[in-house]
Order: sequence, then structure tokens, then C-alpha cells
Amino acid sequence: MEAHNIVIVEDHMLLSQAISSLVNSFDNFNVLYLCKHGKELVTKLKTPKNIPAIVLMDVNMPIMNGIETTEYLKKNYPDIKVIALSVEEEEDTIIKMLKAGAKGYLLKDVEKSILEEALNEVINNGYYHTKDISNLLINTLNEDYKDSKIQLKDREIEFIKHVCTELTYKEIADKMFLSPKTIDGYRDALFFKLQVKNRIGLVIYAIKNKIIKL
Amino acid sequence: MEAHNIVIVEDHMLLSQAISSLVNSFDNFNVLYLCKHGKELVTKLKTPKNIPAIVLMDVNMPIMNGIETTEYLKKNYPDIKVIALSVEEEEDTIIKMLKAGAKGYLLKDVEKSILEEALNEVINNGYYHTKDISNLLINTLNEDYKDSKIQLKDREIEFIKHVCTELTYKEIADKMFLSPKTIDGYRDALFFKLQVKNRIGLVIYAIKNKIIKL
DNA sequence: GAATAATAGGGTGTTTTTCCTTTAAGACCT
DNA sequence: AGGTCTTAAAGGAAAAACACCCTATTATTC
Repeated sequence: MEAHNIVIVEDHMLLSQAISSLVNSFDNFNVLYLCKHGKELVTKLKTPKNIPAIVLMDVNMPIMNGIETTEYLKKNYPDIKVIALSVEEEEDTIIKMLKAGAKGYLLKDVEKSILEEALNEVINNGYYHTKDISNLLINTLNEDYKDSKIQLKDREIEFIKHVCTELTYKEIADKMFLSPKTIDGYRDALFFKLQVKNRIGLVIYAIKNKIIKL
Repeated sequence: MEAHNIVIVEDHMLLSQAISSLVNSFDNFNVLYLCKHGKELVTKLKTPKNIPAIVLMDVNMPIMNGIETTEYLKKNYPDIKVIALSVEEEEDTIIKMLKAGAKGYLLKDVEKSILEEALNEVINNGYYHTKDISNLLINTLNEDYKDSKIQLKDREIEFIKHVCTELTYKEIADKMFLSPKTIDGYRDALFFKLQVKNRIGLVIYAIKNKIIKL
């Protein structure tokens, strides 16, 4: 049995080199090369001998992140299996990665043996998921994902971004070319939708749900 | 020359195992054991043969974090050299770790070769710092650290935490057993200190400066 | 004894929030 | 083509909360 080639895409060099030596210690796997981000991988893949069986992909990277990169691979190199590797435990992120085509999602606190198991499973069965991730996905389905995640309209998002500044509602109205009264309407609708009682509640919601970044 | 013993304290098992195999690949270093957090290390050290030359210490850990653990080592095992290992680039954190007695501070995106260099330097010279960290420290000194970082009093921090909730000022006054008028005072003092215009400004400040966590 | 910090009050204008109503434009249905 | 529904956009009025003045009492500290 010949060794399967692995590529690691991860911006923290220490981690990627460390994982690399870990993977090389497994019997039937071999690290081809390391990339710091998706862009670097895309360039590398242009050379046919650089095409691996599996990519171990970090989700959060500069320049071209894990989700974009995985989507690119799905389109252009459908035979490459992607295993996501992340500290992110947020449902949203995990689901995006899986939708993008990842065959597995490992949290960075998994043990060496699980990594090896995951690599083997992906080669043999095409996918691998820890119980954690499976449970999370089931929960997600149960709570009717699309509905549970409150969907805000474009104009509401624009409004809520202004809410997170020191502008008064009157000033927000000016910026959005609307009457202050209309702004009242947006505000009250959001208070109800998001179950908050005042502007502070909106700000906290916006930050928790990453509508604004700090 | 016999190999120096290393202990790795890091909550993400994949990373710690990976770093472990990296360190073991260096000629004159040997990993004694791994710990998931400071508490585990403290217990381990009670057995004399478990005392290493160097501890590679993550900063952010559950139960007993890198800063606390490093302080403990400085007091009880002053001969153990600590090298901090973190993704955190914040001045504050770095300074706290160095004050606690760390002999080096590596960002997790360093390369394998730098890690080896750091280990050797710490054994031979007693300390190691990358240019990044040195520069950062110099900047810190230049900008007169103590003044630049606005210092909030305990009671102000307590207040600002309440500000980031949906409570009214009247309700905050009740919770803090103060008159609403005193609360006005706290608020206005913070408006001035932090150069903000209203409550939203306080909330944004609190989140940016990690006075509250979300 | 003077300076400082924490606490608190009086008065006032502005902003936010709530409640209730209205108009105009599009979508949908038959 | 006409009737019905929905939604975005607004208005009036009033109460609650917020923000901004300026002053006063204590206790601590120097």
C-alpha cells in the first residue's frame, strides 16, 4: 500500500509544521507540502504532481479562507478530499464548510489518534465526522435552522449598523434618507423580532451575531 | 550532551501532540509529558523526576491559565524556564506573561527552526525574544504605557458592565445600591474619560477593550 | 486645613420608546 | 379590471429614559 499524499493549508507555521510531522509519523500518509493560505494552494495545484489525496484545511486564514478555498477545490479538483481543521465551534461556520464540500470537520483539540482515524476514514469511506460534529448537525436540523436563524433584510442590517454608532436616530434617518418616523418603525420591528427592549439590546445582538465587526 | 527535558502545557491536544513530535525531532530536546492546563502541571511537578528544564506554555487555557501558571512556577520552581506560546498579539497579554516570568514569547505562527533556536537560546542564555516581540516592547515603552492605557476603577468597571445590558440607569442604580444621581456621575465621568457621547459609545468601548465578553 | 474622590440632589432640555393611525405602492387572486 | 393583502414609509402625541448643567455633603489623604 503506497502512502497517500496530504497537503496542509494553515497560516500558523508552527501548527502546520507540527501537524506535518504528526502526519508523517502515520504509516500510510505523507505530507507533500504546506501552504499558508488558499491562494498559495491554488497556485501549487497548477502543477499536476502537486495534487494530493487530502487537504487538511484551516478555516480562518488571511487572503483566501477555508470556505472559499474548499469551494474552489470542489469545482476544480473534485477528487481532492478536504478535512476542515478549526478552533471555531460555531454552527454557522461548520455548516458553511460542510456545504462548501468538506468531508470532515475536526476541532483543533482532537487527539493524534483521531486525526489518523479521520484520514483513514476519509480515504476509505469518503467522509469522517466526530460525534461532536454529528450531534451538532442533528441539533441544527431539529431546531429548523433556516427559521431559527432570524433573517434580517438588507435595509435592516444597514440600520442596525448605524444603531451601533453614537448617532442619534434622527441622524441615522438623515444618513438613510428616511423620515425619523420610518426609523422608529425599523427600530420597533427589530425590537420585536430580536426580542430586545432597547437600543443597547440591538447593539449586543449585532455584535453577538457579527453583523458588525470591531 | 544529554537531552534537555521539555514539558508542553496546551489545551488543544492536536497542537500539543504536534509540537511534541516537533520538539522530539530536535537533537538535544526531549518531551517529558504534556499537560492540558496549569493545574495538571502543578500536580505533575510534585514528583521530582517530572521537573523539566523548559515549559512551553500556552497563554489561553481553561482552569489555570498561562499567566497564573507562570507566576506559580516563578515562585515555586524558579529554575524552570517558561517560554510562552500564543496566538495573542496583544501588548497587554505579552507584558503580563513577561512580568510573570516568561523567558520568551513565541507567536504560534513561528517556524520550526525558530522554535528550536528559542529552546537553545533559553538553555544557553536564559532568554529568547523574536524581533517582533522586542519591537513591540520598545513601542510600548515609547508610548508611555501606563498613561496611554486608560485605567478604570473597580466601581466604574462594575458600572460599565451593567451599561452593556438592557437595564435602565435607574435599575443599574438599584443593583449597585447607589442613587440614580450617582450613576449620572459615573456615566458622565466615563463619557469624558473615554471620549464618547452616549451609552452606545460606552458599550462599544467595553466590548473593544474586553471589559465584557460575549 | 486644603485637596481629592465618592456620593447625591435640583433643574432642564433632548432622545428614546410606546401606542395608535394613515398613505402609497406592489403582489396576488379571480 | 377590480378587490384584497402585504409591506415600506410616515405622522401625532405623550411618557420614560438619557444627557447636561451646576452645587453640596461626607470621608480620606496629604
